[in-house]
Amino acid sequence: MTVRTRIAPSPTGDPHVGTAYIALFNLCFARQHGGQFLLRIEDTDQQRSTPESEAAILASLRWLGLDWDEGPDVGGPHGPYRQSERAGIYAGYAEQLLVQGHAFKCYRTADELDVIRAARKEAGISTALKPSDLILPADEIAQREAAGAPFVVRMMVPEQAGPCPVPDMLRGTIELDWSQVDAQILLKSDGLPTYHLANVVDDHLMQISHVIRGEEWINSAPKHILLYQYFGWQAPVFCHLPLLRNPDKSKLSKRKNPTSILYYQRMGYLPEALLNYLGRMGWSMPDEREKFTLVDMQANFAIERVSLGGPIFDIDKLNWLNGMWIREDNSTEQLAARLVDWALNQQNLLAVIPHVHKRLNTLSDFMPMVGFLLAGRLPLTASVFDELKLDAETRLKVLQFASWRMESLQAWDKDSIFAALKQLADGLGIKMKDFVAPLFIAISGSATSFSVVDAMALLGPDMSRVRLREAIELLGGVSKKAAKQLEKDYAA
RNA sequence: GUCCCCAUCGUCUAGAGGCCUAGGACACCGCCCUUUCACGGCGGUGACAGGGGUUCGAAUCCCCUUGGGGACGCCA
Repeated sequence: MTVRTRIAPSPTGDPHVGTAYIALFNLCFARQHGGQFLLRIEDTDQQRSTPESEAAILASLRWLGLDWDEGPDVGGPHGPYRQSERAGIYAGYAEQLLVQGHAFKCYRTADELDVIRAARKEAGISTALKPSDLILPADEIAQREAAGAPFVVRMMVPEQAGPCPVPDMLRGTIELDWSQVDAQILLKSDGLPTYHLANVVDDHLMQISHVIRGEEWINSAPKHILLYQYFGWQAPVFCHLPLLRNPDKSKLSKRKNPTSILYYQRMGYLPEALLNYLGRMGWSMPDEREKFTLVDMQANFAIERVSLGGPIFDIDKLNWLNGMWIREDNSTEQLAARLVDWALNQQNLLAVIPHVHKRLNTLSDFMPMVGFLLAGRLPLTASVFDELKLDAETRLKVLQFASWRMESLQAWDKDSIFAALKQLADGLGIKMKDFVAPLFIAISGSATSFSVVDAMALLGPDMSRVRLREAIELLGGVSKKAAKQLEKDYAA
């Protein structure tokens, strides 16, 4: 048996706890059956994937203790878990489907697609685009081809409604209907494969026998099964795990919650505790014990013990569990070592000292000056903000805008953050100095600190966002109605 | 809108027709320990979404309703 976890890098390189969650269950399942656990990085979207972001994710999984096996090298230049620069492989498989009539080139423009979808929606039927909706008359195709128009390769799918059974290890057989399945794009106009093609081809080449993934994939399972049929390959056994949720029950997202493993690392959670907690999400030990190691979990793992309700990621319980691990599994010496390693290691000090070096008169100035970088939640009071030049309304606006902008920032480094904030300040017609003043307090807890941009870069995206959000809450928050108006202004 | 998945305390869960007067954990509350706080110990509040079936018997099986979530991209 062989399983894998596919990993989608985030633009900022922040590894998602949901990825670790899925990886954990894959690993336990594989180990329990004496099988292999492999990784595969998604890098078919060049916006999101860089060597740095990929390295960050692998480092996080290693930090958690989720070690993977080296699978068969399926032809990539970067080793068995990479698929970079391998567009040619997928293009070859797409060509094969094209030749066999299982796929077709589609020259439709985005506007045309919108029109067809709108019409289907109007008719009250599924918006799934079918080959018959998309295939142009032969002369039109020839014309567009001659004009060098961009095209994509789409898979053929049944036009008629009819059941498509999807066997699932946990849910029995799920009955989807072909009427819901669209002529999925396999190869984008840039020649790179979509997830669907890459996924099926990779899994086949890596000899994956069981696919354990999030339930968000259930609806596209028919496409994957159909691709296996087209290629004449044996489809793997599927298992769809419930999704981790925000406290409001929606799918766990960085807009509402810190989702980065790096954040939990920075907050001072121990890897064994975080992993333990993830193992309690939708799963329980046969003897119901709360605290267990990865080895314990592997030894007692049974996929049938996964419960299907989407679990809410609850910080309170994680805090308790982490405390248990700190108290029960660390001697004074061990804890001392961990603390030094976590906070006062050479790398951290070298990153921080340049910002405070010239401000220090005594060494004892150091800790108070940089303490906010190590703190989790800041002991802020609303009155600190009253010293500011900006009025209360504008302060909130600045914080909210900055918060939104930081959510969508593609790269998390000093220059990118500065440029984004400068743009906002200019847009609002506020002097940069006044604009960043509330941010100073939100991020560092004080109006006098070293550069807030540097501080944010050091804190990382999730921690920075949490601080901004907490400051907004502290200042009374933004009502739904006010948010709407602000959102309008923000867009402008 | 179309389709799919799911449903036990506020939260994570145990529960495979009688062992359920529904068990444990977090959180919360109270008491004890303690120079404070925390830890620890003891106790308490608190749930089978609703309605129909099936059965001698339903948290458990079936159906409907409701609720929640997900998918419907040249994202993954």
